Amino acid sequence: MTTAVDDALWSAIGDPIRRSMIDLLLAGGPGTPTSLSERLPVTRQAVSKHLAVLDRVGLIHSAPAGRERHYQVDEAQLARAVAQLTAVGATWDARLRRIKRIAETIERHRTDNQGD
Amino acid sequence: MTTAVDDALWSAIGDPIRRSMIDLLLAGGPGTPTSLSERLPVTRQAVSKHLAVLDRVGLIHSAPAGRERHYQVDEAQLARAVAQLTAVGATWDARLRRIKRIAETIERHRTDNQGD
DNA sequence: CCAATACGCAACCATCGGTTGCGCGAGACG
DNA sequence: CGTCTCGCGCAACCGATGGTTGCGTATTGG
Repeated sequence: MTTAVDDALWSAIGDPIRRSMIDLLLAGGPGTPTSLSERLPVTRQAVSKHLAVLDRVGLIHSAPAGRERHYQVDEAQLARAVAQLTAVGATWDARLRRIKRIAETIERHRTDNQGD
Repeated sequence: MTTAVDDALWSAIGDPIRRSMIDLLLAGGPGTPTSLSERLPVTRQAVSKHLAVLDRVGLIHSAPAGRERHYQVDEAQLARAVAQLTAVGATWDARLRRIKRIAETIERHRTDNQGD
């Protein structure tokens, strides 16, 4: 049900720092390692590593701009990731719903045969 | 926007093995470390560690049954996790939508003033 | 009662996320 | 034009995590 690609996307967005980075890039447009690190509780180098991870799975891409390097979100890929999230969520949700329905059915049977 | 609790839940379900374990527990009801490890590509001990992680964040709970130990999903907590997933997904989705709308607006302006 | 089984604990190894330190290339400015 | 500064990448190092194997122990079943 889950492919290797899915796993890479998941582990990429599984990290809270990386989620924050995506938030920042979505809210403020393209950013540099330094500009992002100023708004995050980690050093520029750590941010750089995270950017590399996100780049590797295609969630962002970068372009050199003088002595800076600008990163921005790949909207199509992020949309795909969001789809994966909601898909897994929907699966679990459906299973939970089914379990709850079965539990209620059993409860109904139990109260029918009342007492032991 | 994201709390520490959220982070724990996220990192718990960020691991592909742990997601599979939740899938298995949802599909097949309560399970033991051994029974789960038979359907997963890791050893019983690895499964045991993952179960401990899931237990720590409250996504599952366990009960001893003779020489076995039965684990099962905490439905309420999993429902909460699903809510977090969809919430983040919805946030990103909304941002993407806004970006797309802005992009289209700019495009419209550009074609109005035709040719720079 | 003894053998098999299911488990937890400990030791060990690779990978990952984090830091600091360094060197280099590109802009800024006297 | 020279130099000084800034932004970045690379490397070394450290703690935590996910994986393995090996061992001790308790429960169960013949």
